[in-house]
Amino acid sequence: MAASLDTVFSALADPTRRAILAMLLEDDMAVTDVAEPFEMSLAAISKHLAVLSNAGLISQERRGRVKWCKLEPDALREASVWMQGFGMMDGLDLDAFERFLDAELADPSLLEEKE
Amino acid sequence: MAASLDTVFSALADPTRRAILAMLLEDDMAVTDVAEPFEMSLAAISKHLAVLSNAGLISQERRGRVKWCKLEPDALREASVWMQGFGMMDGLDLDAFERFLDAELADPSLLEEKE
DNA sequence: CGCATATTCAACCAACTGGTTGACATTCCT
DNA sequence: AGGAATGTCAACCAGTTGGTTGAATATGCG
Repeated sequence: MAASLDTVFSALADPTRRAILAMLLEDDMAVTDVAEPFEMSLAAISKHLAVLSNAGLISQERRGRVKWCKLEPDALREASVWMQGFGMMDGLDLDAFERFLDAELADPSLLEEKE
Repeated sequence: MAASLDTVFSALADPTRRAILAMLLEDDMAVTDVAEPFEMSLAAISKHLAVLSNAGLISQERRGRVKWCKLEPDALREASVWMQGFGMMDGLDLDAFERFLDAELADPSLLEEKE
């Protein structure tokens, strides 16, 4: 898991993958369960998970038939630090973070995210 | 500039574009001067700048012959907040989040000096 | 005016992405 | 053993990306 800034940012640049990460924030999940809310094939989700895993953003552990997916938030650290360098967090943006948390926890199905 | 998470993260997922942003951290620059350190055509840099502009990460203002590029760090805000949501969800510890941010900001590696 | 400078546009290309489908390998359950 | 469930693999496809080159468009200068 080299997890360069390239791979991390590009993994994050897809709404399906960000939704998957948000789901894994709640709990570890099996691949099939991850795929369930999405209207695409299991193979497509499997590829998305491979991208996330390659970026180090999740880990996968096979147990019997089932492959469990676990969020690895540490992989966001380097990217986060890079972004902090631009100075926009000077005011400690706790308000925005709190709003984010409320929205995230109240509505875990932010799957309907659209542009 | 709509600047969705998609466009912001995908704009950041390229080392040339991240390098351009870092350069603009120092000062506003003309397109030709942005292109100078890179070993690729001016047209390629022009495209990269269009991507950054479309993501809202820079603004461009034409003055005479010269188009000036200016960093717009606010565009990173939404993405940064999104990322902050990971890693400190256990117990929703806002104090921990604050300490985390302090630590990030104190990290010398991101203070190459600004402005 | 005529030329250099600054930047974009258009066409093209190879490589990558995100999706599909069908076949395949494992593992669990009777 | 047989069958369903869990995932991945391979081939394929359309669309996007990141780069090139050469022409085009302004703009400034003498």
